[in-house]
Order: sequence, then structure tokens, then C-alpha cells
Amino acid sequence: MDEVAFLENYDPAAYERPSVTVDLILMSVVDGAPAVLLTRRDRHPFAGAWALPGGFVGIGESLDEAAHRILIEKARMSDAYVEQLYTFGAVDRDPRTRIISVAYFALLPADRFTAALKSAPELALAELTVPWSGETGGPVEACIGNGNPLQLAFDHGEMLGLAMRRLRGKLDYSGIAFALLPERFTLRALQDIYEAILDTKLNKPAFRRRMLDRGWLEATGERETGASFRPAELYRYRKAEGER
Amino acid sequence: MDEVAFLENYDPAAYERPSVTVDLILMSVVDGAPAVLLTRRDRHPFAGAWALPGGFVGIGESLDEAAHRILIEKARMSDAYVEQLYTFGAVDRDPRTRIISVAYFALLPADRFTAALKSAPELALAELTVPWSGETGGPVEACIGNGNPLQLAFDHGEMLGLAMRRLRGKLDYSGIAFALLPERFTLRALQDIYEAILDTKLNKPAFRRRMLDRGWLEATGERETGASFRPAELYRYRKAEGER
DNA sequence: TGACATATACGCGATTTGCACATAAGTAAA
DNA sequence: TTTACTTATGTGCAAATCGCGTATATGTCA
Repeated sequence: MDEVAFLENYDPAAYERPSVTVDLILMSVVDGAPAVLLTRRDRHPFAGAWALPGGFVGIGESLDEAAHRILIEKARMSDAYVEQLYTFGAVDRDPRTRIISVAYFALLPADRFTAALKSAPELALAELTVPWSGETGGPVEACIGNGNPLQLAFDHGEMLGLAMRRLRGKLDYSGIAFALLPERFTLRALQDIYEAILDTKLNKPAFRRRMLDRGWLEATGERETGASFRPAELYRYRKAEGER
Repeated sequence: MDEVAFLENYDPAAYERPSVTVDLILMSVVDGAPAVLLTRRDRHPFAGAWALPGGFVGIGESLDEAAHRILIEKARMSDAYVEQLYTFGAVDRDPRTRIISVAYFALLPADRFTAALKSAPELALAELTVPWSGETGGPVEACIGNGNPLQLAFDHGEMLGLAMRRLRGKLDYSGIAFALLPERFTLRALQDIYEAILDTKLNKPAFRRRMLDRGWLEATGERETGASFRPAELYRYRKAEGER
């Protein structure tokens, strides 16, 4: 039976369908290290383990809409840069029933988390440690404070690893770093983001040159305040043509 | 209600669930141009239009397994390089019912299509024209022979555009081009693949140097046959560490 | 006013890239 | 057998880029 005929004769009630969820990898850079928002599970399965905020996709709701709804309802965040990451569809990824999960990742500046963390006690911001270099890929570890690695529910560890890989890969060609900064920022702050994500030290003059030559930055004429030394100039992100 | 509680109390029968399909973007490079395998629809909706081979994901089957099954059953191909592309979840993307589709893309050398095209009359190989440059992104046109652009069913035109963008993006850092070549190939053939996908002319000595310096190629010592001029050396792809 | 810390700019060698051109090695015709 | 022809393969060099040390500028604070 070919595809066309099958689809035409398809009776929606006749076949068992998987459930579809969206999981959100809400990342930031906090104190020079990548971090992710997790919620602590208090029930079976994976009770006590940490999971990504997520939820079911409504029948009248697109995947992108579901991701934004979960961003607001479950992660308690307002708008953010959101992008689809990957869809996880192993048969046994949830021990209860067949669930396919579309992972999205979202980026926000660190200071945008404080309100959510106060209002929702089950939420925590975990620091990520990446045990591989470059874009090799593989699992990553999530820790709170200086504690031991957290136990992650389902295949959420795999999701985090993939998100870090994607983040590293898109960093130098896609303005993605600016989603992690406030509207005005210094070149040093931008470099800190790069160094935290790539987990390397970068050469300052070369970094400056590259960023300024790229044409993404717009000098505001203003300078940072509060520094006890020469204040740096504040820049603004000038979106590329196709962007957002 | 938070995510954990919701999932725990979730009754699979209580909520209407979307169907999940896999669509396959089976690409190649034919006569110096990117090409894709399409099937002609003979029923409503989009009767007469062209669609990607696809099918429903079984309840006991992972997404990757479904993609491989569709590769064999619907596209009539044996093994190929297969990679997940993106998941399309607009509410009205199928006029009949809510269907979420996970798009996979697969790559094969041109000569592997001949058997399938002969045995299945509904299949055709359409040449792609990319009206944007670089990795800008956007829709692409599919034509058969020198005819007019084909009408594509559902959001399959969008899928094709995304596949071309991904292909261009991954070309220089990921051995993906070798999936489009036979096991032994000349440097000229490799360059032809690059030029077809990027839609640009490349400088020959520079291309040679880059490829050889990368360490992906292994000289076989053999030479191509049948040329009426100096035959080029045949190379083999030496997979990078993490690959496949 | 001067010490201090960081921002910002400059200079230079090493590496990569684009490109023209020279040389090599096959086939096919004279 | 020789020579013309066509493409493969290699080389040399200018231009652009990158890494990195160092010099200068400009704020704060004692």
C-alpha cells in the first residue's frame, strides 16, 4: 500500500497514536558558565530527579505556540529567543507511555531569571559542565552550587548535550549570543559570553576586531557605569537582514 | 497545575492527540544540480501535486526507525545516510486533520535511484532551483526536465527549502558530501558536488588543498578509467572519529 | 594630582586563501 | 612513433585573516 492511498483511507481512530510534548531547554550564562532552568520532579517516574520544563501539545496549537506557552506557564518567563532543537522519539524514552518530545531551546540574559526562581520553588538554575571540547557532542553535567551532578529525568541529559552542541555551533555565525545579553552591553561582556559557551579563553584584540568588522554592532555613544576604572563603551545589536 | 502533576494525572484517552508522520527528503546531485525524490499524488487533497515520500509513525517504532522504513517501503531505497531535519507542526498544515510531521533528509549518489524510478511509476526525481544565495533560506523550486515548477503538496516546499539550507550549512564542516558520491571518487567529482550544492564556481587548487589538508581523504593509488585525457586519482572517504 | 585598572589601538609575524601559471600524464589522431 | 590536446597535479606569490604582544587612552579613587 502506498503512502497516498494509506493516508486517504486513514481512520484517525483506528491506529494508536503517540502523545506529543514540547520540552524547553531554557539557557543562560551565569557567572561565566552556561546554565539551564530545571524543575524538580516529586512523583514517579524519576521522582527526585530534575527535568526540563515541558508539556503536552494541544490539538489546536502549533509546536511553536506550545513552546511559547510552556515558556510562560511552566518556566514563568516572558518573551525570549526560542528555536526548535530536535525531536526525540525513542520508543521507551518515557516508561509510562509512548511520548514523542519536540525539544526547543530558549535563551535569556541571566538577570531575567530572578523573578521566576523566587516565585516558583520547584525551579532551579543549574550550571552546566561540558566534558567534551569543540563540537564533539555527548552528555553534559548539570550541578547546583558546588554540589554533585544532578540526576536528570528521561532523556533530558541527551537534550542538554545537544543544546550545548548547537549553541557552540551557531555561536560565530548567528547573532545568537546577543539573546544572552541585555539590550546594551560592552564588548567585554560579549566576550565573556563567548568564552563561557566555548569554554576557552579568547584573544581580546582579535575578538574585538572580528566583532566590529562583522557589522552586527552599533556603538551607542554611552558608557557603562559603576566601574572603578575606565568604563567601556556600550554597544547595541544590529540585527542582520533575515533575523527575527 | 504544573508540568509534573499534569503528566502524572494525564489520561491518554482524555485528550485528543495529533497524528505523527515522517516525511523523507531524499536528495542527490544529478547532472550538476541538486535533485529530490517526489511522488505524485492522485487523490484529494493536493491531487496532482507532488509530495515527499512519507508515512505514519507506528506506536512501537522510533522516529529513526520510521524514517528508515519509509526509505525502504516508500522510496524503494536500500540504506542511505539519514538525518533528522526539523519538525513541522502548524495546526493547518494538513487540511484533513492535525498531523505533525518530522522531516528527515537522506542523501544518496545519483546512480542509486535508477532501479527505484523504474519499478515505481509514481516516483520522479525533480531538479531543485535555489533562488537565494548562501544560507539565506526560503522556498526552492522543483522541476522535472525543463518544465515548469511543480506544485508541491502540504508544506513540502518549505521542507525542501530548509533541507537545502541545512545541506549548504553542513557542507564544509561535516563529510556530508561524501554520502553523495560512490565509494571511490575523484577530487573533480567532489568539487562538482560542492559547486552544485553551493551554486558557485570554486577555485580548483584551493579546493584541492583544503580537502587534502583536512585529512578526510585517503588516496587509493587507483585511477579513474574511461577518460580520454589524463585520468585522475581515486580517493576514498576516511570517516572522522565520531562519525556514523 | 598621581596611582591603578581596564579599554582601545597599533604593529608584526604566522597562517590561510585566491589565483595565475607551470608541469605531468594520459588518449587519440597524424 | 610522434605530436596535439585535455585535464590532473603542483608551485609560487600577493592579499586577507588571525594570534598575540605591547603601547596609549581614559575613567575612578586615594
